Amino acid sequence: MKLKDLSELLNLSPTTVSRALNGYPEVSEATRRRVREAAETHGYRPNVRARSLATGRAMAIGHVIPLSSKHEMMNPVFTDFIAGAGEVYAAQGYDMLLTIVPDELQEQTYRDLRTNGSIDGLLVHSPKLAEQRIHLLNEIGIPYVVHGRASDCNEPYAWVDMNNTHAFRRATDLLLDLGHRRIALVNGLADMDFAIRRQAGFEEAFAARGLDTDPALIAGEEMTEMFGHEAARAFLAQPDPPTAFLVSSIITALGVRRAIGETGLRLGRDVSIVTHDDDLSYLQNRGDVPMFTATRSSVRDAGRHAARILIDMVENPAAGLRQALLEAELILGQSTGPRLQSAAE
Amino acid sequence: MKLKDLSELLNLSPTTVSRALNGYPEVSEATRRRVREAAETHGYRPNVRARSLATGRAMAIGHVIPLSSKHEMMNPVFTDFIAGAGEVYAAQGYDMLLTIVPDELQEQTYRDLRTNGSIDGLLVHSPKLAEQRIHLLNEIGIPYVVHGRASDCNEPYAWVDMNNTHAFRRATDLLLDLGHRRIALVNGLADMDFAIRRQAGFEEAFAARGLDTDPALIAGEEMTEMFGHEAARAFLAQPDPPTAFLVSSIITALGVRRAIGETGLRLGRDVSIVTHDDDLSYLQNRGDVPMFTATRSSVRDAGRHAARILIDMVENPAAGLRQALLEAELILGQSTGPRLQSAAE
DNA sequence: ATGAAAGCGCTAACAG
DNA sequence: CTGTTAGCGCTTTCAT
Repeated sequence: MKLKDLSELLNLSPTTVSRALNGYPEVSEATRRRVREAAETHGYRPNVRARSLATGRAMAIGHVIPLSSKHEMMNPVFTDFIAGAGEVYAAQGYDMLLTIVPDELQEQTYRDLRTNGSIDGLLVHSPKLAEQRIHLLNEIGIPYVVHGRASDCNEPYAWVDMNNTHAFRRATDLLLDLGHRRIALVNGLADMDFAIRRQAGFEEAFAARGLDTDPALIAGEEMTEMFGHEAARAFLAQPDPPTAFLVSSIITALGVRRAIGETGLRLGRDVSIVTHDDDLSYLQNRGDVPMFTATRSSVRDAGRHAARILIDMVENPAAGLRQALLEAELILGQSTGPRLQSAAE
Repeated sequence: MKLKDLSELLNLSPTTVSRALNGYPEVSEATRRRVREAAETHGYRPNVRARSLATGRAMAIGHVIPLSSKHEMMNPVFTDFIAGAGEVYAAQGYDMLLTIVPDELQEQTYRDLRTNGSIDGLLVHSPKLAEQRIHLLNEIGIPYVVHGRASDCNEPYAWVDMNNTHAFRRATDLLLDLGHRRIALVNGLADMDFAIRRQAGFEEAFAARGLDTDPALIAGEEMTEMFGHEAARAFLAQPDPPTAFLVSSIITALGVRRAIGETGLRLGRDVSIVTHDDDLSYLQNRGDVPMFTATRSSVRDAGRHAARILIDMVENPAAGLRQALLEAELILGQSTGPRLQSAAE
């Protein structure tokens, strides 16, 4: 069932049917209803490809996942973020195009997606500290939102991120308040932006009390269980082992817990863990002027927000960056709860 | 840069350029080379939408994720599977369309994707035991592959799955061999196909030794950390607590470990855990006759295989189901290693 | 071996 | 308010 069929069925021109279905005002309400009903009963679905060829809009948003290393993707945050975004896309009639790209093909991929005509906008995941992609995307001139940030970048860009620094500042404060002094930081890869911010928060907390962090208690790697295990084992084998762990990912935390178990130490008594993962606030930004904050929203919410911002940018290209940046208050203490109890002991 | 521009640049007709670029034999090698070079230097990319409108093929595969519950998506397996599939799609020139659908919109979504013209094939995730989707898809007549299985279904369908039953049979045997008798099973949701198969394997192992499983030591829920924590706490509080846990997911295992820690028990000494997740063999099936086995392949491999099978089905509709089913030998002992060490202790 | 022309299904001027 | 006429960028007969 295509537009033409439907129009013949109704003794109308394809144009009128199209207009009726797409809510153009110049159609009489009577015909509109007639058309709508016919479309409904015959299960007419417009062909997206044809439509986007005609309109020049793809009605699709691309999500690009860089595949530098195998385990990156296991990041549970990524998948919830996508779920939230997907929800919004579905509601707004957009498709979600997922592209997995090895690092070396990044540039080509972005360019292609654009000239291809397969997407209207882009969501960029896993930014590194030194992020070349932002410059590239600005040059290409395609609307995009970054999930995370690229601190080194001085060009303006839209992002949605959690307050990593603040979160880890608070988490570290928590452990310091509990009397811990030997705190190990089990972090993500050192060139990832979020990892750098988290470490900054960690160090900030120490510095604020005139204390020093011990570089021998800081590790950063791809956040696998294995890494958590090895890092924790190594830390615990040191002459002056940590009494607490601050861990960047739930997956890594699993390894840390295993290591603690193997040592015969009792979790929550001999040693504490604070796991950070998705239970932190997300912030939104489109530039410099306050737009809104989303405290206590989940990663999924962040995905929703990012999608909405992006669609807005796509549909109102004139507006450009709406210029908004605001750091949310982070309430770590109101975190998922159970995850923190072992530390609160 | 579009086809017409390129053709004018070369003093050729769009037709010839198209043929040259798409490898049609009737083009002279000389012009083909000339065209290829020009396309290369001018960075010409064919417009996918226009092409698929002309050819009737979408050059896209849809992945549909049912969103019955919030945490489902956190399944790390899903994301690695998608990464593998995405790799193959990219190599074969296919786009990957991700759709997140609430349960109640499933049917409509599948139908739409088809009549829409936005996809050529479908990958179905998270099958339940009683899976209505398979019947629907067979009726619609769109090529698809199921990630997982639907045991209740007696219609033929293509799937890629791990040998859940066998895996848990082996894992349980391992714990029984170590002398454990009070083994708790912390499983996924009871209506998920994989969870049912895993429990079957678990019970099989007990039955083979003339032992009974204790229903009071079996729990099945959405695989969150919280659930693992609560289930394990409850089990450990029983008069005759388990000495070992068999856990269906790495996330859930995190909660189980936390519970064990809180109890003051020492992991690997007082109590053991076997975590099952992605380190199991995957099988492929397209019907009834052996095709191949992939022992020890990762989830990512499974994604790759599924994608290849699907593309094959899409591109050779005549072939239909290639009729292949074979249970792979599962070698749990060769598993990722570290994850099993705490149990082997 | 190359080109002209028609058309994929839809939307968007431009009439009326 | 409705219809006519052109495309959108590509592929594909059918000629030559």
